[in-house]
Amino acid sequence: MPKSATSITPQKEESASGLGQRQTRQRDAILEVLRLAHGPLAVPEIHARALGLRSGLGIATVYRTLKLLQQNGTIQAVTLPSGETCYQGEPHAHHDHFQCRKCNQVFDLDVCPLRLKSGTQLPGGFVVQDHQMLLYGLCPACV
Amino acid sequence: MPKSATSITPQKEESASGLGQRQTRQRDAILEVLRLAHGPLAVPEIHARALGLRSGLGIATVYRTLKLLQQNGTIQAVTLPSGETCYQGEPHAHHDHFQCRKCNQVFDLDVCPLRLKSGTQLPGGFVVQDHQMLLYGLCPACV
DNA sequence: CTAAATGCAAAATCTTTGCAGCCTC
DNA sequence: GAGGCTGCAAAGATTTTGCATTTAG
Repeated sequence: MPKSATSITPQKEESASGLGQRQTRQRDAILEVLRLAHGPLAVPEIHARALGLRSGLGIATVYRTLKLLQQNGTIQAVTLPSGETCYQGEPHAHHDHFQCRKCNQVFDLDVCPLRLKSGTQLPGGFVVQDHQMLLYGLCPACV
Repeated sequence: MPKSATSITPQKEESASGLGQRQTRQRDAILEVLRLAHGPLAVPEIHARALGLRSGLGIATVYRTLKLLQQNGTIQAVTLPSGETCYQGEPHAHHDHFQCRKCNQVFDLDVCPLRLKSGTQLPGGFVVQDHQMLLYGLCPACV
């Protein structure tokens, strides 16, 4: 799925939004969609929502912008076990996720159920730097 | 990415290998590859290795077999954050994974660093059933 | 023998890229 | 204005499917 490492052209140091280059309506729209979401969104979902803010927006632009924003560190990518890649704005440091088995929505968890600091060594000699976790169950609305 | 729910045709109760239908050389090859691996393998890797045991094996057969085996419960699928789907044999109950940042190999962890039993409620009202975790760091060989 | 499984190649997805014109800065 | 950004459509990559043939049981 990954194909090549794209080289971004960093210019100097960046705007408030964290965007690397120019501020355009389509980028604003995509960023706005992510800001309004309360959890990670898949690409088609982002495109659909952003179309409401900026009609005519092409899917290629969505992909290009998401990749750019991700490399900027402005947004985060999360891959679900289904293989679907989702994106979310405002990376508040470390982030675990929770997917509801009933409504399938993905939520951010404020608390990390795992207490493991960087450098910890596991039995077997594995040295842990960080982790990504996806919990499954029922969200408050579906319980 | 998921397209449709395929209907499997369970016959009665199955053979030792856990395979649903017929035992063929290509299925044996794929199963053997997974048995010999010491961690999850991606599809192209599985195909490449299985070709050594059964030349001429088509990629379509690999996909079909992996899907079948997964639905059978004979093997497990793991999705890496890159979006790549990997498969592994012998699902020993619960399984967390560790990916080395240096050699990129994925390992199974015998111990689950997270102690969380099913039914636990997180702050926020999320009821946890289970989880999937991927740890990052350095494997014993790369430390 | 009979039906499941395979291989090949075409089809379907999803994502990336080339390019001419548009729009920020 | 100049160069980055966009939309469109074509190109890539990955996974699935149709079908004639092979093969397990």
